[in-house]
Amino acid sequence: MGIKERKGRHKEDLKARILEAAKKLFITKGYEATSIRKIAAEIEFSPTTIYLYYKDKTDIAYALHQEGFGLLRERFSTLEYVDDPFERLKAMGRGYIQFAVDHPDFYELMFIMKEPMQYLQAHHPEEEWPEGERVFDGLIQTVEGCKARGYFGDMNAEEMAMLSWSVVHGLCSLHITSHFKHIAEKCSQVAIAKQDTLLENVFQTYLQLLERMK
Amino acid sequence: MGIKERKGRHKEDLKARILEAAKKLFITKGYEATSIRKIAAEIEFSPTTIYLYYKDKTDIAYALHQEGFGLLRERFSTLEYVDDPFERLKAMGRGYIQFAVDHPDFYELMFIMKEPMQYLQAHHPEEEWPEGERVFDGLIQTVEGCKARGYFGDMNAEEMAMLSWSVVHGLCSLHITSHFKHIAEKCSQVAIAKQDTLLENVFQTYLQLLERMK
DNA sequence: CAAAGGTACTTAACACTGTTAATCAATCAA
DNA sequence: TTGATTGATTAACAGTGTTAAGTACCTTTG
Repeated sequence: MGIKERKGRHKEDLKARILEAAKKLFITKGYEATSIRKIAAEIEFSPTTIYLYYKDKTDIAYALHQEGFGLLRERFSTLEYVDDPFERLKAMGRGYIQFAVDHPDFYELMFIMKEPMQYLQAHHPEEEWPEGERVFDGLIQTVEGCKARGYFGDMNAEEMAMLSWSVVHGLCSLHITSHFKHIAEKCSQVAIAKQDTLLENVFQTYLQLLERMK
Repeated sequence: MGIKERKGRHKEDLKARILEAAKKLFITKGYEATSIRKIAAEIEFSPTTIYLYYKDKTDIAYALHQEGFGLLRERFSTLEYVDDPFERLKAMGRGYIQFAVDHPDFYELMFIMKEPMQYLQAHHPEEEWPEGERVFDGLIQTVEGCKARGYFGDMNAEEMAMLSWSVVHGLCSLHITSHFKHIAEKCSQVAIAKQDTLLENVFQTYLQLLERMK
């Protein structure tokens, strides 16, 4: 049955090419400008062909969302070799923030937009967002490592992990939606540094709180 | 010149009616389903009439965004009578979270979506987001009140305010986009409480960090 | 070999969207 | 009574996601 395999591979091929075209448009022009028709034009197929490989647009959004998590895990992968859990926690936070700054479009798709999660809920209700869980599990383990070394007292590790995620996500989210920009300009006196280092500064403020929990 | 006044009032009247119709659709059906044509149908006018009163759709989005800030300030207004600044800070956080839970659509328009800020940047570059500044100024003052009473040591008040905002916004944002829901189900063992109190619990974890800074 | 069936893809169409140009009717000032 | 201004409308453009129907082509079967 070699033919079936070839066909299957060909099918996968086109599916991959669709995603590649979608990613290209998405990165260069943003999500808004990434329409089904433009993706189809990019690979020189009819728009309706897309629907033979992806259920709807949210399906493509979720696929791109997964691509983004691939990039994020890549950044985090090397951090597994950092022995000191608190150092690792700090590095994870900085890596997360840097990822959001480097790939704002991906970040939006992964953590701000509703589409991908809507797809997940609508078409795979049994699966529990494997991409997110995988990264978050790493965070929990790191927090538990910190606790084992005497940090954070008797605090709940999962809640501590959620708090840390909320801090960096809040920072990245307000940065990307340009909410920070509009209030930073006003109140930036001598104390607050430039826009560039604002995220890092506020994150350090958080780290100072954590360090006093040792 | 009584006629001109009447005309002006009439103009304001229709502008207000458009916004009211937009708000009604927005609250009941969400932002996606709130189209120019549906707003027009609601007030029984032609779709193009909208453009005589609002520049484009982001203009309407910003007007709704302002409405939302009116609601938020309403919640915060009574807190000005709380003398103890740390108690006020805690109450502001809880009020902010409760606002996001009660009015998720408004919250999205105010702090998650890009449209309103885009409108601000495009059509009023000189103004620096007065709604946001007004609320944020209140937060800074509260943090400075805390510092005056010996909290937060020598930490920068503005950065501390930004951190606090990031924490609650991160929580609310991840809650509304249903990111939290998908990871909470998995990891919720005995320790982590129900979905309902998750935001409050993580916020309390943050407060515990703050309290140790006294 | 020819008929039948399935696969991969396309064309045409539906029901929308935001937005603009041109137009019409009514009211105002000269 | 003209003429200009104002307020609202119709028609249209250029796009969107999505579905139903149709067309080639290739494989399998009689």
